[in-house]
Amino acid sequence: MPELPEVETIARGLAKRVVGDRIESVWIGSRPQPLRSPAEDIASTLEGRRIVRVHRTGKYIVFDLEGNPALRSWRMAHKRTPAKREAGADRSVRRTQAQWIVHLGMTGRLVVCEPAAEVAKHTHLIARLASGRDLRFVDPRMFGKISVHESGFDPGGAEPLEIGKEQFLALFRGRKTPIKSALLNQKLLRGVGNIYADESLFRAGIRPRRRAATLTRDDLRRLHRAVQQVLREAIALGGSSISDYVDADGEEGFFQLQHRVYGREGEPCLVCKTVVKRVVLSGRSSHYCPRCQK
DNA sequence: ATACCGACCTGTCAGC
DNA sequence: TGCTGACAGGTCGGTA
Repeated sequence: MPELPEVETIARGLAKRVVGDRIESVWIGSRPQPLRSPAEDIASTLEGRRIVRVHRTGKYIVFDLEGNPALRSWRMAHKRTPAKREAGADRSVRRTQAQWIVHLGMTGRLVVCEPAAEVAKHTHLIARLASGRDLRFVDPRMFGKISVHESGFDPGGAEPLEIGKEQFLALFRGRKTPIKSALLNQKLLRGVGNIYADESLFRAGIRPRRRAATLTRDDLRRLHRAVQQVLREAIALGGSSISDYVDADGEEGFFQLQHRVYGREGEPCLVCKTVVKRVVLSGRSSHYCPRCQK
């Protein structure tokens, strides 16, 4: 479902609602597909911890967690000598921190609701919060992923909104793959998906099938600017709502109204009126204007 | 090392 | 009213 702007919007919405809250207990469903850590690790990592921050990295939502009553009582039970305490000080601080990582895949949603609310079909995890609400993970297609980490989760790739011009150029230099495939490669750039790749290429005037290595410095400079513009505008509008995407407050985004090529096959280009084309590239629909994009 | 392609899932919608 | 096939915002792992 979501790409960087949608995930950013969702993470911001969740931050408003759950930061400062504590996870009291966790229920995990029986489908193993969404779990990227063992269910018992997920439960024991979340339970008793406080959510201190919710943010996005690439297309991942990251919950920074702190504190764990189970460990605190373990420390009380194992009184240490001053020397030992000093040696272990760093480690014990780190021990109380953890991260809960959620990737929404195509259809994943994180819902904050009353515990009495009906449990939607395809609910895979329910976290009961100290404030008396539920945080639920729902995902019909189960392409989403849930895992826990000690800290410092890093999916690799560069953040498209932070990367500088020169680094951006270097990512694509010498690559024979179509530029669209390179944009979708999360190991290069993290967070760009099918919609924003198409929209960025349109704004930069580059056809999706152009080999990355054939792009000039100027092409890549325009692409760098286009990617950042498109993502920033989309975040400002709360993302693109296609079919059923809504943010944490149940609000739809509005960037779909700004799509210039995505989903507009057969319609006139908004710049030159040429009919927008759709081709399949590495299994994904790619939309472009044959006149505006070279 | 790189680059395609199907697999992984369920739901929806168009066409017959 | 069904049935079938195409398609969907994303990764993975196998194979060429």
